[in-house]
Amino acid sequence: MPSTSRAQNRADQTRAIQETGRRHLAEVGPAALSLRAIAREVGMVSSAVYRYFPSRDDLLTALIVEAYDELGDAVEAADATVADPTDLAVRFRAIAHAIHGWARANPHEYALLYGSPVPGYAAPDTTVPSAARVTGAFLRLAEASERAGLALGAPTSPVAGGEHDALAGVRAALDPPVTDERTVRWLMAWSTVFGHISLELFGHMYRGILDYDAHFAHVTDQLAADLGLARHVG
Amino acid sequence: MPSTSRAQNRADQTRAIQETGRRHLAEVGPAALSLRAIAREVGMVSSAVYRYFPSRDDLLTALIVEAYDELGDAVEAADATVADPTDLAVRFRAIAHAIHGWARANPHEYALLYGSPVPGYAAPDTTVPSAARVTGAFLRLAEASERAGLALGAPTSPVAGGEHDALAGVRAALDPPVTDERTVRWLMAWSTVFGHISLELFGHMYRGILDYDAHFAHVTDQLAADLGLARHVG
DNA sequence: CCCAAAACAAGAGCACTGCTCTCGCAATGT
DNA sequence: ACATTGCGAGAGCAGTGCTCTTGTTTTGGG
Repeated sequence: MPSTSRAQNRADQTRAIQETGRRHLAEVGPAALSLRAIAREVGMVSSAVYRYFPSRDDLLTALIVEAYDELGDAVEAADATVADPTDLAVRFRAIAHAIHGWARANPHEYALLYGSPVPGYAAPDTTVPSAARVTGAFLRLAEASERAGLALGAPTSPVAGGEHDALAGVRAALDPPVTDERTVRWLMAWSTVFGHISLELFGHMYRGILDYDAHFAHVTDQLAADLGLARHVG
Repeated sequence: MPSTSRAQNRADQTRAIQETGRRHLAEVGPAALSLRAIAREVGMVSSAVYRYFPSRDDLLTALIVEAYDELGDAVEAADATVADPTDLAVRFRAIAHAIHGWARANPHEYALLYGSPVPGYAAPDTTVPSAARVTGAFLRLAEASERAGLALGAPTSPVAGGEHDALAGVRAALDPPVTDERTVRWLMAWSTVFGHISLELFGHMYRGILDYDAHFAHVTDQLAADLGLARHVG
């Protein structure tokens, strides 16, 4: 009759390793993540860690899924707390600011998800469902704006045949179907949001933009207007 | 009377190391760049490399500057070959496609410049001038569009006081001055272009967008129209 | 022309990494 | 009660960035 059962102990140890890994990740970044250092802190010898995570990459995968889910939680929570769900502009801003806020608070995790891929590491399909939650939030808003019949706020050129085919992948994920022009605008908004955050976090706006939050807020407002979610002011 | 003088030999060796490093960088990425492996290939013992580059980070800096300059060359060359320099839409597309093409051809180098910062490495000021060439191409186009008095193609909300202050850094780099609204639109275009490339290269568009080039072309056309460089079609 | 000074290549060595293998011990379930 | 399995510890391999010493070669001034 051990104080902790074998299964319980395994769960505890796995969690301890992952938590310590998460802390190290936030401190030194993904490339410098050391299995030995984690083992030391958990109080194990390095080889024992391999009983729980077959390789460093498997630990990395677990951390990636954890980060995607945390960001997904933040995004979905922000979306859910909007008082009037029919106000798509507010929901869009809430989502964008949730991503921005989480990225600022967890820069290394953001870099792990949306920065350079770790060399020699290919994210397995396990990560896809968690990763899809964030993009899913955008897609659902796009569907809602289509359903509401909102007109795009910025003039948008018609989509030609080749580009129509290129969008087949996203189109399959949209129900009800969204017009190509609206799809393109939403993809652009997606690129703008993540591009902005990446440029900001990776230091390319340093000394150019003095107040990141003020500027990001303006950009999201502008995007919401371009998408037809809100009227352009002025 | 040596066949190669000491100074000549030093220059040759430095170049050989940097070239080999560049090749390794393209193969394994920045984080996995090994000084020892480079030394082996050049035919030196690892400690000898330190006579030419005091540390791995210094070699990395040299490679970063080289990459920024190569991208800068590509961008400026693309801009210069536009037949009619007053056609800002064509120039914008040329620049955007030059960046996109270079990034596709040199994904690891792009990741080094615009992906996650290498942990523990801080880019010295040496890299700034080379890095500024790319953003400078955007800024110069923004100035030209202001000078030409082009109206923005997409409705743009007026910039409030806080946001005006936030833009002080970019404003200082613009001569002649550009209106805040135009500046914001150009910053958004900048974010969209790099965001798009990063999302594409780092695998986030996989299976969503089937033809990257077709889609990117449409996006840049759209951006050019939003910026007022070209008429919206349709 | 000669010789001190500087530059250099090579090697050993330190502390670290991911990962494998073997060894014993302890919990498990039949 | 015992064979099976899970697990921690340790040694070891091949690799890393970087430092220090040792001996050699090139250089430039007296």
